[in-house]
Amino acid sequence: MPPTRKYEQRLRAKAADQTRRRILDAVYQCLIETPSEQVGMDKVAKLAEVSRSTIYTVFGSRAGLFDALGMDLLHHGGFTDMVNAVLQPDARRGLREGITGNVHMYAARRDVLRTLYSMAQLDADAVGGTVRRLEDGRARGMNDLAQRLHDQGALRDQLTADHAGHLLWLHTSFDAFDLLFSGRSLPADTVATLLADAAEHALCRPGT
Amino acid sequence: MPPTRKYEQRLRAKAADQTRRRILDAVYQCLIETPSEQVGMDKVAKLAEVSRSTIYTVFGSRAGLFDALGMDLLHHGGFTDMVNAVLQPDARRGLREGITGNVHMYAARRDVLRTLYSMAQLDADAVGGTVRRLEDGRARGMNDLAQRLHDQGALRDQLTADHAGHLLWLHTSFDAFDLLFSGRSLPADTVATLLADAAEHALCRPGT
DNA sequence: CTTTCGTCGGACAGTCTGTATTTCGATGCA
DNA sequence: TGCATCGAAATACAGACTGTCCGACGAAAG
Repeated sequence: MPPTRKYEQRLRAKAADQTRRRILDAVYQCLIETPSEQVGMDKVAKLAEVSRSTIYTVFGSRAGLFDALGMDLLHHGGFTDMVNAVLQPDARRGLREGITGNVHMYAARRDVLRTLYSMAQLDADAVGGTVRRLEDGRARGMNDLAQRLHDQGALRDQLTADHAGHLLWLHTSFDAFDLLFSGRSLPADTVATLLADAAEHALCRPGT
Repeated sequence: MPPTRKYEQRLRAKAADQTRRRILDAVYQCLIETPSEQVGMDKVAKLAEVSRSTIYTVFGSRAGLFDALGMDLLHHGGFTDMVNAVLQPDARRGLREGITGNVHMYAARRDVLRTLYSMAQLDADAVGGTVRRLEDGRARGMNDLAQRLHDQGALRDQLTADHAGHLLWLHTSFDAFDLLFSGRSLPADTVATLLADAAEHALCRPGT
């Protein structure tokens, strides 16, 4: 039956938000401190000083928890900054600055993103929705940038805007970053210049 | 106690190899038919028409099973062909042919490799050292190729052999392939030319 | 004071990996 | 033919994990 009395939340809602945040922070902590082990609800509950059942009432399921983590990253993780960096008038400068900004954002959250992306590929439902949202935004941004590079005459001859979009998609991906950052133990700065140079040579006409 | 009687295997060993193969084939089948779901020992056993306990006596553990799968890929999957394609005298031709051969090999085994690589990143022990062996071989091959490109004067000015090795590592990776193949729904041929062109422009001096 | 509801704690079912044990039956040897 | 061997089946079991349910407590809200 519906509640028989009106009820506005003030203090209780704030407290609830805090426990929600404590749980998410516990997940971050798990992923950063022991990235090799898989994150269990029991460990998260203990770290957050929260009952295990509370996680289920707040997030519904393990998938919901990681989905919320993705949303948290999306809103407070600097993903939008990357899109903005790309939007500046000079498309070719946007290319370089977009890639470098992107790389440093990836580097700051490497362990969390690694787990999230790998989970998304192994189990589409688990974190599927969030990662796809993240990547859809990047896809649109890179297609836009490719079109603007084309319009400004910065692209190599015989390279369509479509193909340029594909290559930008590759060069701004987390996997490309991590292949160099973790796979070759390179510092973030080196990865940034390596990727930016590679993208510029692959995309842009040699002049300038 | 040790066996009290000498015992040479003929038919029995052959039969044992066949069940071993049936189990591995069942894993392939799982990964190819339902790549989204995770592979459980029970499903593999049913597909292979084998008792679940048999899988454990043959492979020891789930990790051992996937490790064996990786070894199977390594020996019968065309990984060595890629290395050979790179070894031809003309390093620059080796670059193109290595990348295209690589891409088609990845495309033929996409679902299996996707699962294997993602598992390796989530849980280092899960697939044992197989993925690392695979990748170590590729790393050595790409470093060699980078050195030979350098020695033959094919590299752009101001690009060291080390940096060239990093970029080859990226352009011949499964992730780079899959970002374009699955992430952008491109046919393997397109992926191959896209990656080969990108690598050539990123690495080689513009002439020729 | 009463109602509401976030949180707790625990019990419980279901799934999965991994282990141990027993049994069956075909193969190999004398 | 008779006996030893060993691959495989079948099954029960322990342990870890996710997910559900329910009853209870206590602080905030009316």
